[in-house]
Amino acid sequence: MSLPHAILTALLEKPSSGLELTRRFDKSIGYFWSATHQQIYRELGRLERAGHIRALPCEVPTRGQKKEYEVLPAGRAELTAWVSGAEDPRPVRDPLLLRLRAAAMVGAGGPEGLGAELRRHLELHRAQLAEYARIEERDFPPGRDTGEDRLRHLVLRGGIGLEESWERWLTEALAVVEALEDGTADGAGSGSGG
Amino acid sequence: MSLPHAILTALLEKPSSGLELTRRFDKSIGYFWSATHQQIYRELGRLERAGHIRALPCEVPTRGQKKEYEVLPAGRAELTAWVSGAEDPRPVRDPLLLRLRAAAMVGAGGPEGLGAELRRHLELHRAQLAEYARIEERDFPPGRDTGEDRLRHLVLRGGIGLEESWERWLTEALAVVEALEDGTADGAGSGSGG
DNA sequence: GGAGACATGTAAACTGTTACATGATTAG
DNA sequence: CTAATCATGTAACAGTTTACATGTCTCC
Repeated sequence: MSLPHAILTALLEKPSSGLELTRRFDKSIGYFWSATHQQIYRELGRLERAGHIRALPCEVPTRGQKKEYEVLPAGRAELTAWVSGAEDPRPVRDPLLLRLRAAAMVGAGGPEGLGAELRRHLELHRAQLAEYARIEERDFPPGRDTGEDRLRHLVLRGGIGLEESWERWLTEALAVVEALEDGTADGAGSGSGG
Repeated sequence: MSLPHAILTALLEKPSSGLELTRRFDKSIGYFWSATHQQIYRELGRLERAGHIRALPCEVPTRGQKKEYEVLPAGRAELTAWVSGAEDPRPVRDPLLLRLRAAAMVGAGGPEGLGAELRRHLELHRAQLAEYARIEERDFPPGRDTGEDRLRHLVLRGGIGLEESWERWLTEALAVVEALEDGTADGAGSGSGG
């Protein structure tokens, strides 16, 4: 149940309308907890009914009209409680690792598609890493971290660590898969030329 | 849509009943795609209706009776297609990173609970890492990887890489958070003694 | 006043989680 | 024959995703 807390955090950082939140969930806080606009609107409704946030007063009817939300004391209390509590890490659930394991069963060295897919993922993770580097340079220049900045920087460092881990692993994986595709490990000997 | 493919892979590795699959999803393949027994039974039903797997013949009525499944050619074809296709990596969605970001908003240096929670997570990730090391030593002794073994080893290396990344980051995070709790960055000055 | 972007919202399908129900087998 | 365990399954709900519907504002 992290989405409502992600929204409370985002609204504390800056009161926003639903669409503004959606935009911010496409970057920034969304790098660590993604959400679509439908999830966000539904959750805004729940949070408002629960008395955790309120829409800034506005007389006109609501449809198609911009609606700004801010966090109420109850919402801040809820967020504080969540931060102080305990919550186990989620088990890993990664489709790419799973697909590699499937590839081991249905024909290891076979399709060059696998190598291409790994290269594609490597590019994507490198792009994300570049984005993080840009943000780190912009928001956390050396020697200026203070208080809560230090925590936000830490969060970013976490994202960077994960992306670097993928970059290392994909590089290693590409080497292995290319060796398999090239050498045709099981001796089936499809031509290496084409 | 990875769960059916995870099940197909597991059944190719070894035909199993629902409960046996459930056990295997608590380790092994489940380290990369976890699932509960209800998800598994539901998905087994769907896969059977789709003609991707079949229950080994057995005359007695089904309730409470062990039921072994095996993959049919259509199922293997489906799995091969999935392996060959493209699928973007999932965006990161991590509650701990999110909570740290929330902590930056609702009171950074405050509760010592945060440090304790980070230590707890560090322990959990170290335990998982130890488990992976055990498996690597048992299943992939140096110099014996061949063909599909090399791919399965790669999957394990991926899990190890991620856990190591968490271990590094949590160590760094603990240092920062303990400095904040100790120095009480915002000057609120709760006693450092306890 | 029509096109397109902005903004909020509803509906349905799918996935994941928790609780419980039922039948079979085995040990005492 | 009772209790415990193994095994399969149903039901209900919460969370996620995708597609679509509706209303407003701006520019031409």
